[in-house]
Amino acid sequence: MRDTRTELLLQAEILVRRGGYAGFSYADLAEAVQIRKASIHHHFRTKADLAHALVAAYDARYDAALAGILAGEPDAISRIAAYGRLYLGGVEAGLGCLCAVLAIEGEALPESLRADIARFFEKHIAWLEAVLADGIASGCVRPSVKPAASARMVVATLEGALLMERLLAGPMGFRGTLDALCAGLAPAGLSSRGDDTI
Amino acid sequence: MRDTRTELLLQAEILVRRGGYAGFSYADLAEAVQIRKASIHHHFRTKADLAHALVAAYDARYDAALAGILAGEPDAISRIAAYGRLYLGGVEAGLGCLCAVLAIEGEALPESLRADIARFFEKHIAWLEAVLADGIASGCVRPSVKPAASARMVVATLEGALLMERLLAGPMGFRGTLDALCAGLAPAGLSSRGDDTI
DNA sequence: TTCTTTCTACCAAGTAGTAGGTAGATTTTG
DNA sequence: CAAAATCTACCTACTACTTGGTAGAAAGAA
Repeated sequence: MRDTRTELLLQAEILVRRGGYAGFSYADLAEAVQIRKASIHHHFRTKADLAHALVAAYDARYDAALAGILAGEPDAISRIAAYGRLYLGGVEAGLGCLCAVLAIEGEALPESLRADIARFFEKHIAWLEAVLADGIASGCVRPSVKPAASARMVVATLEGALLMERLLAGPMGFRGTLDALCAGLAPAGLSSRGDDTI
Repeated sequence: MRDTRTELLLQAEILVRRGGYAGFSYADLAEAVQIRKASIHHHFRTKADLAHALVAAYDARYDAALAGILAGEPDAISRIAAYGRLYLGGVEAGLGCLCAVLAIEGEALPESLRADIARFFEKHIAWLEAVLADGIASGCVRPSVKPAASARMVVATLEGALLMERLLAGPMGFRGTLDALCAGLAPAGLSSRGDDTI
């Protein structure tokens, strides 16, 4: 037994993250899933509906991951490092962040989708802000860090690094940026990972 | 007298930065420039040719701006702040970075274009690396900063912030991230801009 | 004249989406 | 229970329109 709807979401996500929303067609997706193009419309009436479902599923997966990090990582810096490692899978697979890809096509997208994407980012920012504030209180984050501004910066840095290192240095380049980011948040003289490669 | 080729480049850049490469068509561009669609092919034989010309012009503009910053700004931190302000125009106009937009559509793009974009990013990274190394030598950048890794991080952060704040908080959000970025590079206890708004 | 630029009028291929039908499972009803 | 109605999942075949690109004529400029 094969869950076609799930398979459609899986393949569509790959296609979008690889080439953008405008860059893939129902024909491409039909070929990837091996059903006729018209059958996709049975599961997702319009392309915009599909995109909504894509973002919802992606968002839910991140929700679970964020909760897992809070449970599994004790301090703020290791939580942020773990958060950064969520993006690493994308770099390794050569796939951009779904929401970044969609955000870039902005004006060409249905308005309601843009709202979904904005909510995605805002949720991450709020989560990081809490993690940072907590880290400052417990002393493992430099006290001069402003949680609200730095939370935005963390998401921006990771999204940018994923975007860029997918083309350039790949996982190695991404890891370097993640380390530099964490080092900039930790108290002076306390480097979390000892990579002395330049 | 009207330079059609220049006008085409101008409008095409706006269209791409607004909605992506796949997201705009020769028909859209024809309407923006008020000539027939077929006439565009006289100036740019194919869409890929147009994209190449777009990146070349964009790259040249940045070259000039980078040289101007070196000439006009004395220290590393103010140079990086000025570099960051180059992106601000995009946030204000609601336009993404041309190369970021193209980078995201990766697989759907002509291979040669991807090489152009990679070179664009690498040039910026090299420039920032030199600025940072110089800043460390002269003491205005924290000595624990690793120029190579931090240069990548600076580009990533600004590209990410442009991508994200175009949807979210706009110029204000971007400026916050730029300040946090600079604060993280400057020696401890030395905040360049005194915005105490959390 | 000759070269450049723009035009009208196409084209083949691709786009999302629709119409209408079929096979089979599930539910409802007598 | 069995017959009838409904639903799910998919199909073929199509529509209306857009895509990048071409051919060749007409208009401008040197």
